[in-house]
Amino acid sequence: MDAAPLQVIPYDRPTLSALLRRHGIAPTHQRLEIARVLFARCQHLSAEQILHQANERHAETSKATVYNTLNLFRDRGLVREVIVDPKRVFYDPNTGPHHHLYNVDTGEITDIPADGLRLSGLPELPAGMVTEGVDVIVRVRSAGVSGLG
Amino acid sequence: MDAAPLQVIPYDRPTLSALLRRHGIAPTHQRLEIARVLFARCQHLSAEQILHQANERHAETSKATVYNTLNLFRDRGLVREVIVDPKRVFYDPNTGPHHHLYNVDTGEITDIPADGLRLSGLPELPAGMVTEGVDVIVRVRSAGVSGLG
DNA sequence: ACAGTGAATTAGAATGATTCTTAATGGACG
DNA sequence: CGTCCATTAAGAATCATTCTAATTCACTGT
Ligand SMILES: [Mn+2]
Ligand SMILES: [Mn+2]
Ligand SMILES: [Zn+2]
Ligand SMILES: [Zn+2]
Repeated sequence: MDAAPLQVIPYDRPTLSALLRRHGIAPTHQRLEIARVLFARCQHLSAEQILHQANERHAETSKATVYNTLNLFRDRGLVREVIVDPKRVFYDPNTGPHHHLYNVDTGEITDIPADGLRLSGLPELPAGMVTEGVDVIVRVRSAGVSGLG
Repeated sequence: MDAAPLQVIPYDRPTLSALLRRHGIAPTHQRLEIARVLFARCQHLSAEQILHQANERHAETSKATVYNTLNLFRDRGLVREVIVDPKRVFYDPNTGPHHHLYNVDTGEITDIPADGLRLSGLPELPAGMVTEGVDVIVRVRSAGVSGLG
């Protein structure tokens, strides 16, 4: 049983604490700060971006802790990774089923809700395989920008 | 007009030479060797794997050339990149529309033909955006391997 | 308040894929 | 042969991420 995907909750300290605890994560100051960055606006951020936003007021969280914490959050199912750019991983606080629009020019990632999107005709899995997830990535670019020379 | 997606062609030197030339690429020894590795079996290989396979008989291609050549092939539309693993890029000699099954345990990538797969209900693109492609990635794992602790 | 304890944090080194710099090589052609 | 320009390639650099090892922290029990 997973926590139902909460969308618009007040992300104050007590709420975030409860969220972490529900996922078996001890709510430390740094972890709460990182969780706040991720859940406040429901964005898709890289570790570097999260590090900067977490340290906007006072520098109090190290780069190592950001990576440790993101891996912990991922392992506990609090966030998911979005793999669209070979250069860096993005972290998505929305773990519910949904897909992504990726602007290859700007690097911007936008959610595509899973309802309304129908995909059928997937081949049967080879025996002994279990589906972990299906990712749909729509790659777009700003019109007028030629991809070739 | 792009070359029609040829599937089963005899990948001898003259054929590969013509293929490269059709894409505006001068067919050098190293490039032909790399093309042979990619097109012989229609696999999804990383740069490292391609380097090794290219140098199986005689070591004659450097790592730098493998990366240069793969980027050249990609820019000229000879191959496409497959982004499923944050650790490395895979190169796909099949540039026709198709999707991928990714075994997160073994790292194996399998093609899913595009026909037979129907996806509908994609949201309209914001104005000034052009779709570059739609990737569907089915992530699977070998049954019995728990992703959690 | 204070020591003890295990978990969390962190600075900095290490790793590894990829790119960059720059110099050597090589084929085409006169 | 010698010139010319593309190609190749060794090794340095970059950069995201992980690892190591040591410090700090939050609690607990006194
Ligand atoms: Mn990771
Ligand atoms: Mn690349
Ligand atoms: Zn998302
Ligand atoms: Zn493929």
